[in-house]
Amino acid sequence: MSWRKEQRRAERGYHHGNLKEALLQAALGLIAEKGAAGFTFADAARMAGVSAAAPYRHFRDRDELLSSIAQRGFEQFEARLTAAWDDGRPDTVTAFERVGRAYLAFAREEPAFYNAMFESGLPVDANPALQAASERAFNIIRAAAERLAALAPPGTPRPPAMMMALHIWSMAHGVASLFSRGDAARRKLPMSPDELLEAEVLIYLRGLGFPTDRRPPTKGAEPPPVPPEASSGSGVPPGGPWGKPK
Amino acid sequence: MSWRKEQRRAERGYHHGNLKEALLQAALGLIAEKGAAGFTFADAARMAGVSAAAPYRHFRDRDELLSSIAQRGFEQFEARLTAAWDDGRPDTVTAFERVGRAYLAFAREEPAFYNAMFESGLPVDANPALQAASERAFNIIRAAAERLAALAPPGTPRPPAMMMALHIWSMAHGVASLFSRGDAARRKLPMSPDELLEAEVLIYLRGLGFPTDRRPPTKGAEPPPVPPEASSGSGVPPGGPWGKPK
DNA sequence: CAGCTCATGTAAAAGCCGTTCACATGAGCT
DNA sequence: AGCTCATGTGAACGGCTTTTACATGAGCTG
Repeated sequence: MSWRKEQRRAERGYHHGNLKEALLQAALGLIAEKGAAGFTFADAARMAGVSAAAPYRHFRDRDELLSSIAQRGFEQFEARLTAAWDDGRPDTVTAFERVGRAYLAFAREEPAFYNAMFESGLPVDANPALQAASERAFNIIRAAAERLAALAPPGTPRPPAMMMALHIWSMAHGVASLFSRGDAARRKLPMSPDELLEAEVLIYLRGLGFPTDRRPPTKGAEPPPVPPEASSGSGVPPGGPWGKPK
Repeated sequence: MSWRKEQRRAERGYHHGNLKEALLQAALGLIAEKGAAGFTFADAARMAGVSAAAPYRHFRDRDELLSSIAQRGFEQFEARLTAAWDDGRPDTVTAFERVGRAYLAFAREEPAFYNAMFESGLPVDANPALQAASERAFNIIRAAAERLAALAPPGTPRPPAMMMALHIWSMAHGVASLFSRGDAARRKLPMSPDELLEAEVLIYLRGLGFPTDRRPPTKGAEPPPVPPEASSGSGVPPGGPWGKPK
């Protein structure tokens, strides 16, 4: 029976009208299901109700579709990181940790995007637009690290913000790809990926000399470059970032 | 002209004699070249000089070949981590950092194995043997973390070794997959991946209260559980793990 | 050494995919 | 109404994976 195709044709006519978008959506679903490796150009076409050759009117080849998805992913990623950072409100450390959680949340909630962006093996630096989008996303982390570095307790050497940003990125990416996605998430862990990353970042920040004990956000705007949080002593908080064993 | 095939046939006879191994080697080369995604069963067969159907006498399907490579990779990985750890000699922190460098070195020098193990998207927990091999490798890091945790400076709470191990693993994997492999390595960084990871781990350890200033290994055996290195005060070392800006 | 057996290899074929090409359709403009 | 061009179709090519029936010859058995 091929009345299905006829039916669809009847519904939408010879021309689809919005095929490019439909293909992107279909691909997104397929990648979420079976990974970027298992995703098939022909499948996406089928899902959109067009012939296997139709997609070539909108994408040079399969890789270009993948790149488009990665690009879109980086844009949404940047948006979410920006929102999480919220320009460092209510205080830099709190906002910074929120960015970390946003990173994991994105990896968890948008597996298709994350896959296309970081796990599909497509050469990011081959596509200038893609590379630029990727850089814009990273720049959020970088800017946050910059602000954080400026808070370094007086007396200690100021850590290079770029290095901090790379460190944080590697932690977030490491946790996300090892523990927070697909079947890797089924590994039996003593804590959730979110908690794991939060503890990791807190310990790291403490290693840089930042005070990292929890406290309610201070009233009013944080006066840069030396907010009140930098004056709470640099001692090791009791209990540690990983909480107490229950 | 198909005398090539005839020639090979003449050289080795109808039966290859060591096809399984030849296929594994061929696949290893192909994966190193084009990644696990681009690797082709048929190509490996061609490279070994046999027909496309021959590999099915030794592997159920393409995935099983990949699994075999991943398995072998985990074994070599474990061996290298074990050698690097060297049972904590000459002192725990030094040995620990050596493990970190060994992790990166493996990712860099054995891209095919690393790819099959961590980036091929094959479900590690679907194959019990593979999962066991993976766990054995991780256990090296875990054991090292255990020893390190036991060195926690008195007075501070002892960090859970499992958590430390997961943290270190995520850092190493994050740095390796973001900065140390393929075209990602072409990203312009302020420092090498090795230096980046070393600084990251040192800062992290300092955040746990470990003294991390460089010093020549102490003469003689390290007396557990409180070696001399734990008695050098817990102050922040001047200069920091990232060295001075040149 | 003859003969048998079975692991190992081959050729052919089916079914899927990516990609290209000549051709069809119809939306929008003149 | 007629033209044009973006968009979609069907057919075809080559490559890949996997299966099946058949071929080969290494090694055992007597």
